[in-house]
Amino acid sequence: MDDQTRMLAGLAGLGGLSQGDIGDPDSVRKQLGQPQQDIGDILQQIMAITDESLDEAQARKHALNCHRMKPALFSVLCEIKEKTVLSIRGIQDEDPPDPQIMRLDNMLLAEGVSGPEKGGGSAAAAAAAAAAGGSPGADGGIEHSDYRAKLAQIRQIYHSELEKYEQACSEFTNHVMNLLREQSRTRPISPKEIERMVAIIHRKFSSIQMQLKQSTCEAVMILRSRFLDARRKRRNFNKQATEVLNEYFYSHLSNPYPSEEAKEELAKKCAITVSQVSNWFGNKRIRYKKNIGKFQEEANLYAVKTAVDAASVSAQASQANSPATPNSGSSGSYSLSHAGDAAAAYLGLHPSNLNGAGEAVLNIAPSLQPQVDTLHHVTRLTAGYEELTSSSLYAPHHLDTSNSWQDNTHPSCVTSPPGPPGSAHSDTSN
DNA sequence: TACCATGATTCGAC
DNA sequence: GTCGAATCATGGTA
Repeated sequence: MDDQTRMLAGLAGLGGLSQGDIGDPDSVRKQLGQPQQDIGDILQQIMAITDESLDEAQARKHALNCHRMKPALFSVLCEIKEKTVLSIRGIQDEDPPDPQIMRLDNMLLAEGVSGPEKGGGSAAAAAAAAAAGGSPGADGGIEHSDYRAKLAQIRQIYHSELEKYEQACSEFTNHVMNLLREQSRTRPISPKEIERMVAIIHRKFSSIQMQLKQSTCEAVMILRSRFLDARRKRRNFNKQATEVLNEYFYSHLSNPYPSEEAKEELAKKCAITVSQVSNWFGNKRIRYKKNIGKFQEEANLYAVKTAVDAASVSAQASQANSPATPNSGSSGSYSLSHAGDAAAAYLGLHPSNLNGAGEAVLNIAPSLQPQVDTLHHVTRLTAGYEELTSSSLYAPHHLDTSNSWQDNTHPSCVTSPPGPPGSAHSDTSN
C-alpha cells in the first residue's frame, strides 16, 4: 500500500469508504470528492489562523477540534511524521549495549556491589584476600571484616544513589510523557514518538548512571588496594615461624633451596603461605650472602641447636633400635675443624676420634649429615675454610667465587633435592 | 624521629 | 617458570 492510499485509508472512516474500496485508488478518488473538498477547506482554515486575532483563532481552533475530519487528518499527519522524520532516526537510535557499561556492570557484579547480596561481598573479599596471599590469623580476620564492612558501605551508597537516579528518571519520564500526551491533542505526536522520547531520556539517565558506576568501581579499587596491598599490611612473622625458617635455612646452608614439599611443610609449620616461605628464603639467601659476618653468630647458634636436636634424636633412635651398634648404617667419615668444636662436642666427639691433624674424624649417621654440612659451612666461613678445603675427606657445598651456592656433592638433605639455584626449587609467586 | 630489620614487589637474566 | 638483586614500605626500637 503506497502513502497516498494509506492517507486516503486514514480518511476512509469519515468518507464512508469500505475496506474493499481502499485497495483501488481510482475508486477511492471517485468516492472521495466531498472529503477532498473538506480537506482543502481545513488546510485553508489552518493557514488563515495565523492572520486572525487571538479570540478568533481560539474560536477557529475549537471549531477545527470539533470538526468531524479532525481525527482522520490528525492520524494521517502522525503517520507522515512517523515515516519521514522518525524512521530516519530509528536506525540510529537502536544502539548496541555500551561495552563500557557492560564492563562496569561485570566488575560491580564480581565485587558483590551490584546484583544479589553476597554477604556484603564476602566472597569477593575472601577471593581477594586469597589472591593477595595474606597470612591467616586474627589480624587477617579483622581486616577481612573491615574490608567487608567498607564494601557493604559502598554497596549501600551505590544502591541508594541508583535508586535516586531511577526515581528521578521515572519522574522526569512521566512528566515528559504527560506533556507529550497533552500536546498530542494539538499537534501530531504518536505513541511511537513518545516511546522514542522516553528512550532518549533513559539514555541520558544511563550516562549519569555510568558515572555513578565508574565512581563506585574506583572506590572499590581504592578499597582493594588499601586493604589487599601486601606491602601496606606487612607484619613480621612470629618468633616461632622465624625460628622454624631459620632452622631449616641453617641446617641446609649448603643448599638453602627448599623443595616444593619442604616449602609446603614449612608454610604449614609457620602458618604462612608457600609464597611467603619462598620470599623469606629469597630474602634470606641474598642477605646472608651480602653480609655473612653479620649472620655468623646466628648461623653458629642454629647449627649447634640443630646438631643438638638431631644428635639427641639419633641417640634415642640408636638406643631404641640397636644399643650394641650405635653407628650402624653410617655413611662415612667426616672431618670437623676447630671452629665447630662446640657443636662437635654436642655431637659426642671423643678425643679418640681426633686424627693426627687435630681434626675430628667421626662416623656420622645419615640423619646427621645435614647438620654436619652446616657445621662445615659455618666453620669454613669463619676460620677453618683453608683447612677444610685442604682435606681430601671433605668436599663441601659452598658459595663459589661468584658468591653463588654450589653443590659439589649430593644435597645434604632428602627434603631438599639436588640442583642449582633456578632449577625449580621454589616459586616466587609475585 | 632516625635508623635498622624485614616481608613483599619488581625487574632482568636464565 | 625460578633466581638474584634492587627497591619499596612498614614495623620495631633506641
